[in-house]
Amino acid sequence: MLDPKFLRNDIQETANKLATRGFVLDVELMNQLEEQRKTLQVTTETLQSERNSRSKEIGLASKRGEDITSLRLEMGKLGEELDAAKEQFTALAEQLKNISSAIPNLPHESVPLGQGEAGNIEISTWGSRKEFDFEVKDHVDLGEALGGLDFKSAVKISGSRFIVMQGQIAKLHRSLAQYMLNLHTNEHGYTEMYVPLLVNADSLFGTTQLPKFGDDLFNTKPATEEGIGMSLIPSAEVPLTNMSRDMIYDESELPIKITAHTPCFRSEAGSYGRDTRGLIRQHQFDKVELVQIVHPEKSFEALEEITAHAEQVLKNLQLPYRKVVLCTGDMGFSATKTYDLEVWVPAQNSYREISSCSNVGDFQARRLQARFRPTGVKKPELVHTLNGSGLAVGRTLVAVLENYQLADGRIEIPTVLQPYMGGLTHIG
RNA sequence: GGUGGGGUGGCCGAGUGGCCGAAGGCGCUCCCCUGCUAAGGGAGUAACGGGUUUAUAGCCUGUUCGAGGGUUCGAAUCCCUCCUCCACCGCCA
Repeated sequence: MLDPKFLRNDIQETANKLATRGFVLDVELMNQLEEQRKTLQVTTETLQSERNSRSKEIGLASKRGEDITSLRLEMGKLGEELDAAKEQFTALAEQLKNISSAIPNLPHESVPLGQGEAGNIEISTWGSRKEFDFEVKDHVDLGEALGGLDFKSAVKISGSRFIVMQGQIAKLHRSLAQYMLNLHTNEHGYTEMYVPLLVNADSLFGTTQLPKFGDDLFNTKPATEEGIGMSLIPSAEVPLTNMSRDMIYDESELPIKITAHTPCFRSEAGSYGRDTRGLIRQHQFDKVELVQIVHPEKSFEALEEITAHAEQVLKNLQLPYRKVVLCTGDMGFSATKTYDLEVWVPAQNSYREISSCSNVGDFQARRLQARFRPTGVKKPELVHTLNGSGLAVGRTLVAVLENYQLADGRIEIPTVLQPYMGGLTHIG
């Protein structure tokens, strides 16, 4: 949610900024609704004020033992007027809320202008791609040959875009998650969290999956009579960031740095035919998520930090990657600025996204009412929130399998993971 | 799942129809006192929104006592539904 003041006072400038990310704001409609809102709100509030003061008078009169029947009759009329005004106002307010809930965040000034993926800018690359003196296999062939990736069983059990892992590869997958979690908690100062995987609609609204992106979620059947069910989390960002909902922190408590390893569930609506082979795009995948709740002046610093934390995983695993800053047209709904980390995938001869780190600014905090009290100041202020993948575990497995493959189809185990694999140096 | 008791400001906790946005306490801010510290005295201190305004100052005003409905001229207070916490019972990994 943008600051409503932007939409009232600087609407043209706001519209211009939104246009850079391909969002068209109907300035004329907004102005018109806003004007209606103002007059309606003033009239209803005036009526309410009148009702309040006259009710008070009635109270006093009856206390004095006076007859109040005529006063009551007058109030009946006023009540009707008030109800009508209220009805109009709430309808309009809801319309305005629906519109503003669908408006994305404003990009930071340092974000490059651009329309799609092509507008993203490479910031840096790290590591050297291995020269293979044999024909590389992709992770599907490697994993199936080793008996560790079982797509057929997954289809039988659930459907496409699921995976069954077995044996050493299942263990490698687990080791990756363990390693990431240990790194972030031991070296990077995050507190490990265990969180619910099913969340309510309020949480989804808070982190902006709702109202716009409900189609991307898996929803449970209605849990209550009203039909409001819970949804499987698309990312641990949802439970982690919602920890701060309705909170007023002391300034000294910031920054809050938390992490969790969870499965993530995405319906992948609208991506039919893309990445249908392999583990790149699944309905269920594991991810270690990093979340920071910070002082508003520190959030861009924190973005650099959180990205560096994700990068450290790739460095320690010796996986070549590049860092990209997303352009205005390619950023997610709630981000002010996003870095993607893309790992080298030999069989595709390209870099693929393995982490996305965003500074969300106060956009989620406004919906969450997540605030802090600056020391010595009375008024609470909105915090800034950040999230980043550190990393997507399934895609990291893909990268390890492909980058560490040997000519005979065996897989070398990255040094840092060997202790997690009981000292094993190779799979196969 | 059953029975009973709760959900009130940053926190704790009073409050059963108007004088309650809400006693009291803690915390916090300012001032006084005091060799230092500790203790003590005084004043202030809810959030969010709207209007006016150069203003996140002031002034006017609305909403909010778990959520949503209802009764009433008027609801923290009465009624209904739901959520949630606690205790006991049942069940269960």
